[in-house]
Amino acid sequence: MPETSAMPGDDLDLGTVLRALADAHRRAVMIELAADRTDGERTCHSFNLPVSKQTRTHHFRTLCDAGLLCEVDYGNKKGVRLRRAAIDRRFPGLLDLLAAESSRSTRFGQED
Amino acid sequence: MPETSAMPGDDLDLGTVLRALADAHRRAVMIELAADRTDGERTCHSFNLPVSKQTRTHHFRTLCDAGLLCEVDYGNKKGVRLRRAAIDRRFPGLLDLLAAESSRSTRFGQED
DNA sequence: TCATAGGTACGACTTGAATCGTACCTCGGC
DNA sequence: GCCGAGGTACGATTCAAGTCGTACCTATGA
Repeated sequence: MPETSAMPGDDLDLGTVLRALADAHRRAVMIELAADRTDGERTCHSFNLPVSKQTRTHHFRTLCDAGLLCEVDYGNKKGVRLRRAAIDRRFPGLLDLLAAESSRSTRFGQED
Repeated sequence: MPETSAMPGDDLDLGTVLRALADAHRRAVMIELAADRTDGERTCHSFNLPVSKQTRTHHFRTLCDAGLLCEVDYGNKKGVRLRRAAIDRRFPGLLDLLAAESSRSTRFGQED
């Protein structure tokens, strides 16, 4: 259509993103990344998810497919990084919601 | 804990809300309600969902259980209303995201 | 060169959730 | 009083999604 110059985040689909965030493990990853303003690169292993390696791979795959993370393959390691700018542009406030959950769970000691 | 005076929206849980919004039919209802600033009361039937009556009941039940809607039982009809104030207080920006999707889908002719 | 650890694909199993038919309830309109 | 329509509970079926074991790949460190 008339809008031909794609902007970062245009690839993000609300339904896909919400389905990705509906899972507690993936949401925990996004909450942690949203709360960390340094936006550094991290490995899947560094998130300490209480699931098997294969399940962890599945969840990071889902987050990447939803366009929430970008990834770099190092062979025996994968660097993942939050696509903060793209997400903020497409869904303003979404990462703030997630980040707020981080301080909220440290206050109440839980995240569903 | 120390915070004993509950505020509107305190009952809203992010995980439950995101799971409710992960479904396309429920999301369509919420997008329509978020975009309508009059916040009037509506019946389940008025949303014209392309599913059976029983499935429709299921979806509205899920939205209500997630705390996104409040409802009034009229016997042969149910009035539902968006809990805008509670949602805005607990998840600032969430309803704006949904409302933006309404104008976006009229521009691009689709919502996944 | 070998061991280790991060990561992945595939397939199978389990669980969660969406679907709707059947049967019923309730209220408003006629 | 009857009819029609909105709505619901229950149970069964189907489909989506989460889980992980097996077997493998790859890079790094010793």
